[in-house]
Amino acid sequence: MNQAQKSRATRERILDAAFGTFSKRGYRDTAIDEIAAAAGTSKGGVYFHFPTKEAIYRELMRSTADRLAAKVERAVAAESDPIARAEAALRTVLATFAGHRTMARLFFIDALGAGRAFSSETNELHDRFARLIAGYLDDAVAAGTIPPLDTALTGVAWFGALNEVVARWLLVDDAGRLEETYPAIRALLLRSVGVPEARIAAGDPRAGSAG
Amino acid sequence: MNQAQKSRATRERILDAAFGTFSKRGYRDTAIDEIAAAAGTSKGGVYFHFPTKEAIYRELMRSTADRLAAKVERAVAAESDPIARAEAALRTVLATFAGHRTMARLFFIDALGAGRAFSSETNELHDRFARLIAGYLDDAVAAGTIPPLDTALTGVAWFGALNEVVARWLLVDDAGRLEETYPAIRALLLRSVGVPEARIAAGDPRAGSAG
DNA sequence: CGGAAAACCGACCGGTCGGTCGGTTCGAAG
DNA sequence: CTTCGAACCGACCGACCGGTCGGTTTTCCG
Repeated sequence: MNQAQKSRATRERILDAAFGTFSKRGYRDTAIDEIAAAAGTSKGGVYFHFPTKEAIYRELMRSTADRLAAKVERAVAAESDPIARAEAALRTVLATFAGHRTMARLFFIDALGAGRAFSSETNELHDRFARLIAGYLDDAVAAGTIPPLDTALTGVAWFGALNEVVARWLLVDDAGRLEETYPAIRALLLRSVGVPEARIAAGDPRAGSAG
Repeated sequence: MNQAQKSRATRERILDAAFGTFSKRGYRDTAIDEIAAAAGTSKGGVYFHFPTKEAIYRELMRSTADRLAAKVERAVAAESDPIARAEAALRTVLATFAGHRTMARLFFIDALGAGRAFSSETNELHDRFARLIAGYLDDAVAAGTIPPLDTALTGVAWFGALNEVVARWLLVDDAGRLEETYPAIRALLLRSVGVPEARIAAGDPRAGSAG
């Protein structure tokens, strides 16, 4: 392995280690020394690759958000009907968090825990996803699938509802599978924007088989 | 003013100061010295009245939550119809936060900012209000006002939606009045649990006068 | 007034932690 | 092999902050 490769590998190890430690202990309670130890390097090594602790956190949040947004957009692009799109997005988000519990922890629980310096960071992140949702809702309104409503506010509310459901799941020890909540959340969210009951029942996996 | 009164007054001043500083700068970023200065006393004075920094925070959170819960319960008790009760609760919460912006900040934004030690604290707080909502939803289901659904999950989702809407309002500088969002949130939440459109339109203050 | 106790003060301690820096290792180029 | 610089190391610095404690002021009461 040449120098450049080794350097990049170390950088990745640091990022991975930071991800794990931030997720487990939070931003403030994570010392650079811990990250360094977990990455099999030293504090000096960490500071060779990153200028500040904050930079590590930012890069982690950004890349994570990018990956998730891309995943959602890919899932959404595969559908054409507005409601189907919403369902695809919802399913993707839940499945992703379900499969990456620590990532979810970092994303939801710790975002605010990082202190004042990051509140704007977090704010933008929430805003980004709320706007993403609002955009899809606008499409649905334009297509006449749902009646006109305050899509910006609804985007915020939807995001908040999801946020809380995931956060709760993260904080409870004996939590079941996150995906199990899908039918209920799906119905709740769709109903909230005026999707007809018939349509909701039609897409419910439990329709006609359970009560 | 006698000794006991003065002592109690100082204690209150400390609590008020802590409230303000925690709201503005967060738990971790607030030093006891700052609280002392804002309260017109000294670090020693603070530690005469409280054993630890954490104790100040706990007392603040608890008393705030108690006051809000009592206010909501009072408002709810004045109504008998389940939907009217939900509306009263929603109105009370929004009005309270609207009138006490810094309090809302402490309640929503900083709860998680306090770090790992308080996550259980915050968890219980969220849980408490989610359960409160779920209880009212159970009543509504029992009364046949809304169809049966997962009230626990819905309570969590409602709380999350409100949480996010309030948080967003807090973080935006040029935010309008929080109460202005009431009609939209109300419609969103009521629809989400299957309240008939007619009933929603009937209670909407804008019904028949605006679009 | 005098003494005791409550209330208050602020210098100080101990520990933590982000960030620095002089030095060492090691791989690549000549 | 020599040289150079990227990569890495870890002792150390300086700032911060929660909590302590010996001492001082204020209030109460006899």
